[in-house]
Amino acid sequence: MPQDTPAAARDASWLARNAVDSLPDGALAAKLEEAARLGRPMRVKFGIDPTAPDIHLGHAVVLGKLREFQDAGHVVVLIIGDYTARVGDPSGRSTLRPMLSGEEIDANSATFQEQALRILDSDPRKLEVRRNGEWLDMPMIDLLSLVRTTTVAQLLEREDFAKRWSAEEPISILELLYPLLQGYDSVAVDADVELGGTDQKFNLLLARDIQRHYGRAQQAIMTMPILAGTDGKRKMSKSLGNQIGVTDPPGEMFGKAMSIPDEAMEEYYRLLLDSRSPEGSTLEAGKLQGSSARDAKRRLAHQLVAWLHSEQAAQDAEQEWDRVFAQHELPQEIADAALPAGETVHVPALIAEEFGISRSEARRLLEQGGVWLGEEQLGGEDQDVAVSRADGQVLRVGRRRFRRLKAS
RNA sequence: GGCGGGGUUCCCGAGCGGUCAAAGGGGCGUGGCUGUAAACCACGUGGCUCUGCCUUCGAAGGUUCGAAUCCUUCCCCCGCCA
Repeated sequence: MPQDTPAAARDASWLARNAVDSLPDGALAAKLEEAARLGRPMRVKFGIDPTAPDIHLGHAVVLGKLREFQDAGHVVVLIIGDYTARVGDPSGRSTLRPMLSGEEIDANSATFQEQALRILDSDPRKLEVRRNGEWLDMPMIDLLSLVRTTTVAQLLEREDFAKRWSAEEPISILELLYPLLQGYDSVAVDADVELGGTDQKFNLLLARDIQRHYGRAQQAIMTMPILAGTDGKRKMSKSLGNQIGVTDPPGEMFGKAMSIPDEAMEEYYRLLLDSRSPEGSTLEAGKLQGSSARDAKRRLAHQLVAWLHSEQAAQDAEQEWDRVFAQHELPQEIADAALPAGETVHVPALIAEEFGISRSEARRLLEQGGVWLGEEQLGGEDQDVAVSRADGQVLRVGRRRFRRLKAS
C-alpha cells in the first residue's frame, strides 16, 4: 500500500464522515493518494435499479455524498441497471420484481437521470452514465468465467441469504447471481470506489473479489446510512408512502418535512444538509423542545427546499406554510371549482369530483366534520347546499384541500 | 414425480354453511389537543340514487332457500421427500 499523504488522509476522513463503513481501512486514502500522484480523478461507481424511477431523499443521501466526490474533482460513474432490471431482481422478499419492458426501462432511466441531476453535477468531466446492458449481455462462456470467481459459501455469507438458508427458505439462483453481475459492473467501469446504502455492503465487497479475479485494482467501498421516512421509523420508500421526492413541489416538500417526528430531525440534518448547512451537524437530538424544535424543523424544511429547488422557492413555501398551518388562513392560491347548474349542490358529489375520492368517502368526511364552507363547519345533514350559499365561498376538506366555489 | 400447507378487504391476520362488507392489530383519514412533531381521546376506513341496494374473500363452474365457508376443475405460492 502506498504511503498516505497527510492531505489524502484528511480528504478521506472528510469524505467518509457520516458513512457507516469505509472499507478496507485506509483504502480510500490510498486511492486518493494514488489519484493525486497520477494526476487523474478517481472513478466513483454508483449503481441504480431503474425499476422505480422516483428519487427520494433516501437516495439523496448517497447522491449527496457522490456530489461531494465530484466537488473534490472526481468522476461519478452512474450505472443504470437496465440489463438486470430486464431480468427481474427477486432480491429480498418473496415477491418477484416484475420484468420491465425496454421502453419502461428507458423511460425510468431518463426520469431517474433527470432527477439525479438535481443533486449530481452534470459536467461531463465529472459524470459518466452507463448501462450495464453494454457488458452484461455476454456469451455463456463469459458468464461461466464470471461465476467461477465465487463460491456458494461466499454468497451464503450475506446476511439475508444466511438467514433464509438456515430458515430453509427459498433462494433463487438468479438472486445468487445478482451480486456477481453487480460486481462485474465494477470490472467493466474500472471503479476505484463504490458507494451504496448499508444494505449493499456485501455486494460492494464482493465486487472487490471479482475485480481481483479479473486482475483489476480493487475498489474501496463506502456505505451510507438508510434514511428514515416521514414516519421516522421505517426506511424511506415509495411503496411505504413515507417518502419525500426530490422533485416534490416546494410546498409539498416543506409540508412533508414539517411532519417528520422530532427524533428524525437530527438524522435529516446530518445526512442531507451537513455539507451545506452551517448548523447541520451541530443540531443535537433531544435538546430541543417546544418552539425551538418547531423552529429547527422549519429551518430543516427551508434548507431542503432551498437545496432541491431554490432559496426563493423555500421562502415562498415557508411563508405559505405559515399562512395556512400556523395562522390557519387560506392559502394564497386556491383553485376554482365550478358549481353545477341548479338550485343546490350535492356536496359529496362535488368533493368526490374535485378531489378524486369516492362519494362515500366524501360523505364520511362530511359526517365527521372534516368539511368547511367558508368559516362554517358542515355536518352530515348538509348533503345539499344552496348554490347561493356556496357561491364565492372556499370549500375546505380536511386540513389541506381547498377549492374556491364559483357558480357557473 | 410423491406427500403436505396455503391464497380473505391497503398490509398482517381471524372467520370455515345463515346473525359477514367480513373479528383483531397495523397503516391511513377526519375531529379534539397541538408545533401539519410526539403522546393521548373519539370516530371512520368497498361502492352507490344509503334505514336499502350492488360488488368483494385466487379463477371458473356446481351443491344449497342461502357459500368467504361444502364439491369439481384450473391458476399461483410455500415446505418436505426424490
